[in-house]
Amino acid sequence: MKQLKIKCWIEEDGEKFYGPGPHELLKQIQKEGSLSKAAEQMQMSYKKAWAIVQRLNQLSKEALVILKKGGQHGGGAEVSLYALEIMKEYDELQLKIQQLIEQEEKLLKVLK
Amino acid sequence: MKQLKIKCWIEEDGEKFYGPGPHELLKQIQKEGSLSKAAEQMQMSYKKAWAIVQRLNQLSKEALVILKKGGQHGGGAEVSLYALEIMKEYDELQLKIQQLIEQEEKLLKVLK
DNA sequence: AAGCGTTATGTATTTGTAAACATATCGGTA
DNA sequence: TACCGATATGTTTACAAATACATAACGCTT
Repeated sequence: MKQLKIKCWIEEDGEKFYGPGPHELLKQIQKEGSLSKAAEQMQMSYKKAWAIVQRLNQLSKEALVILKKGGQHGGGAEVSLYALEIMKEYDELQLKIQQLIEQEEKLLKVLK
Repeated sequence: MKQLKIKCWIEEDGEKFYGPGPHELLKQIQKEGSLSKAAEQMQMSYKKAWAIVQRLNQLSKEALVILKKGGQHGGGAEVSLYALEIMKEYDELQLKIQQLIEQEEKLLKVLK
């Protein structure tokens, strides 16, 4: 199956900041309420997921993920209201991109 | 500097076929008339460049790069007329994408 | 036939990334 | 205070991808 794909992301000084990976991770955190479970869902090591969250929080104006350790259930993770706004913006941009590439099928003719 | 980036590429069964890398390689081949020189320009190993050309030629309906070995100047490489068409299509798509993301600056506000 | 510059191709080495493993830390509950 | 489940973090291991190196093949020119 041949297809035209597009992805978009935000960069800060050439370093990737927010893209498909972090976006999906935030969605999983929102769903699971736990960073380790979110990582597991994405078949990603906890360490990598944790590093992504650190970068997201450090580079954005407000924290995107609130991490809590200890307590009744050992701790947990949740996305901030600010993160929800960004996720919405990103979803909307992706929709626009999707609409753009659906009109663009000429390039696919190159393949057998 | 913070910026929103988008890239697009063609996939065949999940395997990347034509994207920014191959596109730039074709441009360099057109300019240099040599695969080794094109690879050198891109600071890419000859072997990798050669592999990209193989995949491009094998998966497309017509050859995109014509390779010649031996002869007066030892051989050379040139892009086919068919390749020129594809390069033009790709450039036009990239232009459309560029126009799309220029209207979309809200997401960048997330960064410090 | 010898030389040249390029393509063609195999092997070895390096590099960078991701995962795996091992612990430490925290703060509720019982 | 002992336990639990999650976050926090360092070290080691495994794997994949890119590069580096070496050499063959080719065909035109002289």
